[in-house]
Amino acid sequence: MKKQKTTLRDIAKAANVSMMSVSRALRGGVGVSGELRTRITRLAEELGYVPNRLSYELGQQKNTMTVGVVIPHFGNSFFTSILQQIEATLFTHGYRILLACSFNNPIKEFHDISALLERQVDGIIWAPVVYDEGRRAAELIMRQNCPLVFIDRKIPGINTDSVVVDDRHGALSAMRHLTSMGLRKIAYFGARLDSYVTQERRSGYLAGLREAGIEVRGDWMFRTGNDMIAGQSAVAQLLEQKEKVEAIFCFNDMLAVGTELELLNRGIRIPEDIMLVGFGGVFESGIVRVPITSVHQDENALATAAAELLLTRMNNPTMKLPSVERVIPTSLIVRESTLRLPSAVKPASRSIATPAAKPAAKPAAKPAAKPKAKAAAKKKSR
Amino acid sequence: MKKQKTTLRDIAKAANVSMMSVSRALRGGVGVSGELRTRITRLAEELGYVPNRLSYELGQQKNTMTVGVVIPHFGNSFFTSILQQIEATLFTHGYRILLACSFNNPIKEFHDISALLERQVDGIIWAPVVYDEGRRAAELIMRQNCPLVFIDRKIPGINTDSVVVDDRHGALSAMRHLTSMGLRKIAYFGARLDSYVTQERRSGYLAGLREAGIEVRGDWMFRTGNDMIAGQSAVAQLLEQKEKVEAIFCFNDMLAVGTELELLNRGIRIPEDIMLVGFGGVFESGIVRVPITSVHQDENALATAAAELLLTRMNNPTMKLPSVERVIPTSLIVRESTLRLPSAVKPASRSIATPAAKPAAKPAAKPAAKPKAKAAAKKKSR
DNA sequence: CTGAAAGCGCTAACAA
DNA sequence: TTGTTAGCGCTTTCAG
Repeated sequence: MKKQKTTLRDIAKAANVSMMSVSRALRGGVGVSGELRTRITRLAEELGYVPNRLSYELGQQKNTMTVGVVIPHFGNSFFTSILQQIEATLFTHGYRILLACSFNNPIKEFHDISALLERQVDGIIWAPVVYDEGRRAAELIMRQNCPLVFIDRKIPGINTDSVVVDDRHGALSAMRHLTSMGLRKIAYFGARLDSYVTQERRSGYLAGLREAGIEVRGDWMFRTGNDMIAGQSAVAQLLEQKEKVEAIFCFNDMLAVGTELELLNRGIRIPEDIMLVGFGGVFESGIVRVPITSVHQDENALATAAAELLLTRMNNPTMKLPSVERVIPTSLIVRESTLRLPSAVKPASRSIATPAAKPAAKPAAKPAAKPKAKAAAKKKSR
Repeated sequence: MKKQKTTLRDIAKAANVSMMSVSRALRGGVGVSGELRTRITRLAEELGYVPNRLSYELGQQKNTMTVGVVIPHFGNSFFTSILQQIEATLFTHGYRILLACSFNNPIKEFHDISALLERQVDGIIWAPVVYDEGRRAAELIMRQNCPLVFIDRKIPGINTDSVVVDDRHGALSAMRHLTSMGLRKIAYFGARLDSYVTQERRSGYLAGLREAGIEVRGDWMFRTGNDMIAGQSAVAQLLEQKEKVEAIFCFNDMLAVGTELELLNRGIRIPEDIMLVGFGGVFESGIVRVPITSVHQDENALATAAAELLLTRMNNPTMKLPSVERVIPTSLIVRESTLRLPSAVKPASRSIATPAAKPAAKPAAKPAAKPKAKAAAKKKSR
């Protein structure tokens, strides 16, 4: 049952020297005669020696050079882009990623975090599922003096670094885009879970209505799921109502994509009959039949910022730096789904590099097709 | 600089007992008086004790309960779905994932694998970038007696378990679908890298031509990239030629999506002017303007099979089981992009649950909208 | 330039 | 029921 890996001892025995000489020879070789060094090196090569970083860490109380990343799911390219960027950034600093996917399950999330701590990660980047359940896990992390950075979402009351998107303002800018065109009947397809992000975006929606002097209608606010399929049922619910809405603001892009498919499927035209806005700026929103206007969030900026904050903490473990919150701005990508058409004629063309984007009417909504296009261009496949 | 985590010793000191008692009390508590156990447990809780799994592994030569996963990129949902499924499957068996993304870079790939081995992973699941460069890394793994399972791609000559897709036959079935409709001018947009997958699919394309008695035309085989943007330039190259093709078979879905966008952008109609087939059955291929016919591969089956093979190996470390290759069958999802239309009228509707799919003309091409639809339904978002 | 001793956190094996 | 000893693989410290 025992593993039979070659250790320093094995090499030492084979070379008839002490373990120390082998150890020295194998890294740098300072304080070892050249002859011995080459001999040891070759021997290690032959025996397929791989140093055991765990024992190194244990002996020297050094870093494991491993950081834990906890994300809620892999459903669209948002978190996977983040994950990829975190991996890339931390790799250049020699760190590896211990991955955990909570699947929006706070129980698993807690287990995940315990497991990361048991494995002595040097730091954790975490997008928590929901407010309250995560607090226990967060406190556990903090007690270990393990650097923690929240990404995209955070848990209030936990005093640590975080990188979030300007969700509220992003949602508001989307609403302004709609109301500035004179729309007043705007439905909201929201997410069921009660998270940081959920609250912020809903609050942006409400603020948008308030600004435009529009009364809030509870029957136009739907607590849906947040995936493609959820759009389907949400549309069904919406259409049961007598009064027709002019636009739908979706909590996120995949929901918006599902909503679009269902609307089109029912013969409802976009944007002629109803306008559609998503949130995320995920590339999927740009490739559908009617490209969807969306609040773009820069995943790479998010991920890079989080990684850098974590690196700073890990490099200064004793220093008690005040915790910072980095807010990544959003930008509205205006596409066909909210295009005010002169007649019923649809624009014929669009390209990958420049998705049919048009400046929004209000200054609050900065048009930004560029980042989106770039993101799309990078999408690879097997 | 030292980490100040609470250890068994700390608790022992605080409780005025030996470390062993603490150790015993904390797990199970067999052989410890109830009184002491509760006292210790409470103390551990107070001090925020988290066991150090690394030292446990070191002392007992037990498993780290960590497996390494190496994938080439996160560009579309293919590998991310696989990753998610692997995480989920292994989690139920208590394993964690140490993630590495090679970014199609064999150099990084080698570093990644070394790092995994140094961290004493119990096993590795790996989708290698290319044939030759990976061999060194593969041999390193094998020498450590570290269980290795190839997924989606493999390195010839390395004797270990693997799970692959029936790439060649999948490509062939797509070709049969096209040729059975009488098409003879079929271009191939292929990937530049020289990998297992590349070769298999190209070989399926060629076999399809051969079967139908069509002569291979080198000028219709393009060595493109494999992402959305690559479709753009490939289309440009294709259109430079005088003779028009009737269909394009794309190496993968993201390439096909990019190709579609570019074709539509140039006013070329799909499927009227040109038909389009992708490979992967990734959900992105189903949400575009003209849903794309694609060879579906079941990512979950792939991932689950790989995880299970690895688990078997890890549970029987000494047993010299013969290495197995599991081939996951593909199925053709026929969608609008290859729909033979009676006139120039397009079908108006499609839904999420049942993407406009039609049985292919030949038996070789099993229509399979179901798996696709299910996959799409699960797609989530923040 | 080389080696011996001690210890990182934890637990199996043996005392007491 | 409790405690002691030894050792996992490696490195730092101090001797030779």
